Amino acid sequence: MVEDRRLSVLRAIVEDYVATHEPVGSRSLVERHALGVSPATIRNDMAALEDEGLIAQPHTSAGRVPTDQGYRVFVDRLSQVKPLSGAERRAIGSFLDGAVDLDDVMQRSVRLLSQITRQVAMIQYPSLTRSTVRHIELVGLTPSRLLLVLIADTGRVEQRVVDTAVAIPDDLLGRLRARLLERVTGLRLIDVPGTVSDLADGFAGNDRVVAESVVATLLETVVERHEERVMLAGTANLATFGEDFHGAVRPVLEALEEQIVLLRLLGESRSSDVLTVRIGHENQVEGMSATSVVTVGYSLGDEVVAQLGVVGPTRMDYPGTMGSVRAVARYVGRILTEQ
Amino acid sequence: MVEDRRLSVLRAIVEDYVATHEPVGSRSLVERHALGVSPATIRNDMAALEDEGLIAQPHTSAGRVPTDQGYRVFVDRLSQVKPLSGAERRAIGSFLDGAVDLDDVMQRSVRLLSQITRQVAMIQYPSLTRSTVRHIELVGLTPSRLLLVLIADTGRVEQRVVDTAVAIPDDLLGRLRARLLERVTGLRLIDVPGTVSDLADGFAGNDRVVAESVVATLLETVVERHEERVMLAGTANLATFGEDFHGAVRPVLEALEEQIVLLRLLGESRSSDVLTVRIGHENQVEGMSATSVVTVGYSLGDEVVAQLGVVGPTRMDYPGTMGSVRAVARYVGRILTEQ
DNA sequence: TGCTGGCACTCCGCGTCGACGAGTGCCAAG
DNA sequence: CTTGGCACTCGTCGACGCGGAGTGCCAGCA
Repeated sequence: MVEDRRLSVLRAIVEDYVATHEPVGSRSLVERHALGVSPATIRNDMAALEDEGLIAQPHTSAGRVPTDQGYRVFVDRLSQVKPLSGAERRAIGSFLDGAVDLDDVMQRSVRLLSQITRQVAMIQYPSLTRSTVRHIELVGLTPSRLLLVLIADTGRVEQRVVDTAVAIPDDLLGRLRARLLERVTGLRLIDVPGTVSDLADGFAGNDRVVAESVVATLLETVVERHEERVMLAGTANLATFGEDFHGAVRPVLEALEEQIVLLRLLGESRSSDVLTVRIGHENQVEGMSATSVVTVGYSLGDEVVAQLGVVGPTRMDYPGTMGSVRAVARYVGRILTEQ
Repeated sequence: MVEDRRLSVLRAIVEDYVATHEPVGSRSLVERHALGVSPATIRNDMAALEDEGLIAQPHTSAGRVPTDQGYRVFVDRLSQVKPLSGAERRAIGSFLDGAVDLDDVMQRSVRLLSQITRQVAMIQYPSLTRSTVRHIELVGLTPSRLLLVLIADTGRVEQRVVDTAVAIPDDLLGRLRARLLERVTGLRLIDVPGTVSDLADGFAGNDRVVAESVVATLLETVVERHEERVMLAGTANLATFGEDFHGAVRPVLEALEEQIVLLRLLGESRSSDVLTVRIGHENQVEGMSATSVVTVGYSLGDEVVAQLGVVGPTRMDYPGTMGSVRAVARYVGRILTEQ
């Protein structure tokens, strides 16, 4: 009973603080929320919440501010994901329709997400390892160099230059392509290494040298490049909530320029389509201790192929952000699946 | 003679202001530079420079600050492009070597440029229209959809999904590809439209429908996508010199998220490899009146294929920046040409 | 004609001071 | 367990004053 009210107080503090960006005091709390008790009572509750580490005072005789832990409790127990309005839904649909290729889908989605959340949005390209090979193409460039193009069923296209040490016979490319296609078409990329590693065995002499180079590059493409690509949008929004983290926009911008960091932000909960919220220090990235990250997987068919999400200040509208992220993920999944 | 000294004073003001970020007064000027005259004389010169609109005072009884026009004169008449140090040269070389494909070259270059200039760097992908067709590939996706892949000699790869209204006969793709290749291989992209527009005439019935779709998409790819892609790096540096434009980082970040704006910043002086400096209001982009842009074309062989450059505060080290931009452009050209 | 030193003036930046207000913690009473 | 009252703490804000940097102007000098 008393316990319940305390949590209501915490919820009220989070909501007010998110709305006003100012430490919230006991008086204004009872004014804005129908708590049915006096400020003095609230003060007692606040003292208890502070003992539990859920809220804190910036300085004596200031109002209270939620801590990372406070937000955690809020997200886990006190809030519900806020569904989008009809208008927002329609906006998503019309914005995402008409994308011409995968790049376009990714770009539109991430822009859209940054616009509706007014935060920094990020989207990971569909994982290569989880998709299947649709086609492989070999194109001669110079006598001893060729281009390997790999097309996945997600629409993703990867290309790599192969530098063979020897001259490439005219008819070899066709034969090699045919052999490759025969073996890997329709195969999941994750299974490609085991299948093609001995492919060069079928060739001899110079042919074999070339085949080995091609196979090696193919393996590199599949393995190394892995889940590499992430697209960002809305970094301008950082400037807006820049005041929140005492003007320390720089480390955040720096972190966001590192693909590896982005992948860490997105990636930990890979392969699950559960909405994940990482608050403040919970994401172990230097310089981002004042930011929260909301991510969710999106699916092609019924398999999760990658993640998307947003980065914002810990002081963000969690229910709304979670709703937007989830909604966009569903739309992206639908569009990819249809395509 | 007197005129000469005035310009020296302007140069000194620009140099000091760039170094200190503070309005510079007559006294400190004579202390830091061997001008051979007294502060009072400098004051007269400063008054004259102010009348000419080359410098200004933030408020009465403050030092002077260069105006956009002042920087203009400095760049045009008072400064020399500063060559890089040996160490910097070597850094460029080792940083850019080992790039595996065009994306990689672009990314490494733009990162490098942002690091050595400590500003925001941008690089435009080699223009499609200026390059030639190396290969075209058609890959069936579903019965009525196919993927068109276009590979240019710059290493650039463009792909587009083609949705034909009708089922695609099995053997058609091969025939179509052969016909396309026969006509356009080695052709400059700018000449492709005139050459393939009647290609569908050679087909009949459903084949013709498919061929028309493919040709239409090819033309779109060549024409519409034009010079579309620009890559950015170093936006984190915006935060550092954010204080310069009174904390108005946001409009700059916003502008930089728009490809169209980037192309305008890079593009005006297209096709020339002359180093271009646009100062403050000279670049007609909203929100970027406190920034300067330094750009130069880079070449594949002996033809300029695209531009690269940096965006920074008007108060930047022009000679150094110009040197870095030019040096990176040369290296990029060399690498692309070798490849 | 141009350079120089001197001088009065302006104005920003900074530190101090005091009033004000918001908010707290504690206590005694209901 | 709740409540009103009360003393206390601090941060914010405007006023004030001072010092310093810089200017413009003027008269004298080469």
